[in-house]
Amino acid sequence: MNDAFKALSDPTRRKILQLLKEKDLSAGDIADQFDISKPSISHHLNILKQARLVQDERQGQNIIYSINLTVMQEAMGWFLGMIGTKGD
Amino acid sequence: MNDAFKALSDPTRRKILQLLKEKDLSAGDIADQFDISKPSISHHLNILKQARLVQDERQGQNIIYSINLTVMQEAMGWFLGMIGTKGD
DNA sequence: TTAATATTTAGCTTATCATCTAAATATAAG
DNA sequence: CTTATATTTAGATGATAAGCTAAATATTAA
Repeated sequence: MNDAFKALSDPTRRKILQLLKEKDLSAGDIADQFDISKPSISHHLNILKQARLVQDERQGQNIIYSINLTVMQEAMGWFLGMIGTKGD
Repeated sequence: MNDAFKALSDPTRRKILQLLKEKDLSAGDIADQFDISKPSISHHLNILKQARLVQDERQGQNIIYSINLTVMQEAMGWFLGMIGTKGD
């Protein structure tokens, strides 16, 4: 949970998640969307993976990343608990 | 929005928000809940304040902090947009 | 005005993090 | 088996951030 919040604190990683929300993408296709080196994007993807916000699967030469909404829902649960009637 | 996500990435700050969800507290009362120096807590409070996740108001010698749920709801909106049907 | 209490500001240190280049690994194709 | 493509790993660097102590500010009370 803490890993998820930390992962979400970076704008590049949030944008990656938004891209993956639309459709699964290879690491290279993701990197193409940013003015950041591929190794740096790979690093971001690894952080997202450790937080279990994304999953990856090799398909031939490519590694395809997809979003994992389960952890996202857990994080949203935190917000829901927070927004519940004040003082509960 | 980015400030909010960054502020939420620290577990101490998330715990502060949970305390303030229960009731408004002075800076000192908040600091008493942690094994962290008062100046450090003050620093965390300032980050929460800049992200507009909390508000403060002086009451005599004390400064009372309260939670601002508006920004929290905005952050939750981000999650909702994320969790909507994949590919929309 | 002086002393006590509450909180913040300043300055420093250490750790974490985002980024880069270069090199390594893995798969596919000639 | 050699080359090309895709991605990651390694190692380094500069920036950001969390923590501390000491000092400053603000309010209250004597």
